Amino acid sequence: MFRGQFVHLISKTGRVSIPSKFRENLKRAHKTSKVIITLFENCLSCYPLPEWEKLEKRILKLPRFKKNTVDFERHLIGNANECEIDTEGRINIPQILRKDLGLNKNLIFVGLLTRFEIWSEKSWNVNSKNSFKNFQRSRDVLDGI
Amino acid sequence: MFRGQFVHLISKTGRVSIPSKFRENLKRAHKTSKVIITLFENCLSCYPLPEWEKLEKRILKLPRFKKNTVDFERHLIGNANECEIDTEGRINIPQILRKDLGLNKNLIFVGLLTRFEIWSEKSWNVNSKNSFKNFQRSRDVLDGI
DNA sequence: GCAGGTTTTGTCATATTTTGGCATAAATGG
DNA sequence: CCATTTATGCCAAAATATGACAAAACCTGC
Repeated sequence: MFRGQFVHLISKTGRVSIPSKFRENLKRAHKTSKVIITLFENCLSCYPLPEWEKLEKRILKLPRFKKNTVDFERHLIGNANECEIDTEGRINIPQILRKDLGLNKNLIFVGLLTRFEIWSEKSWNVNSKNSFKNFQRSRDVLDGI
Repeated sequence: MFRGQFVHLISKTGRVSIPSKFRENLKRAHKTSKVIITLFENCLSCYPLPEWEKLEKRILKLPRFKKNTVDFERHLIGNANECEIDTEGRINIPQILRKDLGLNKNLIFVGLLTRFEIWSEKSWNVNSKNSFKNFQRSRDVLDGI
């Protein structure tokens, strides 16, 4: 499982190293060194390739001509990039995605069990305040299950 | 069960030893030397790995694209770190958590049955006054069970 | 209060992880 | 087809985490 929060520096050329704990999990639990990164809300959402493929299968079951489906696909699939992790444990984040999110210095990696997210430090700080409020509200959701 | 209160010193590198009574309980009752520590209110909440994994299974059942779920995960999972207890009985507390909570000298370990908490001495002193007041007010919660 | 063991802390050496730099390869655009 | 940009591979420095050992502090039973 992906867990925890890590701050890594992105280079001028767009390379950034994946936290070693995430790499280990990719290898151990997912048997892959490939991740799909795509745009989601204000951050990059990253899936181990096999997990992503499961998601694609589920998406293919959606009604294919519905406006919502198409819009969803344009966003999620249309921004999806396959990245191979290099020998130093780094990936290259495509320029378009970097520009869209303003990724240029400190990036925050956030583990979310089956996937992880990459944020610019700035928008993470803004967003985490809000998500903390939602966390407070949904704490007791779990008591029900 | 984890019980009681212990003061331990954290090193410059972020290592601190787990109270031996807690270690013993981890081994005896949970058969593990791994704990998950995560951010919770103003302290670190620590779970024996098997207990934590039960919680994760419940979280995985939530609708995973829903805003509330994502926010909840960002906070709870996003701050969760797996720590292995070393041969001297110590763990390393990740820098990011140390910084968030200002952990740098005396840490207070507080046993809470199935989990335990780690506080900076300072915020413990502030907080325990408040929670004592709350305790006074809610003593009769127990009368119902 | 003292001797014995256990627990906690400090220090140093080693391994791992992250970052930076540079040279080469590939892609892009005119 | 060439020039310019962008991506990749490789090596090494810096930062960080881990392991091993030993000193200090502490319980505990006598």
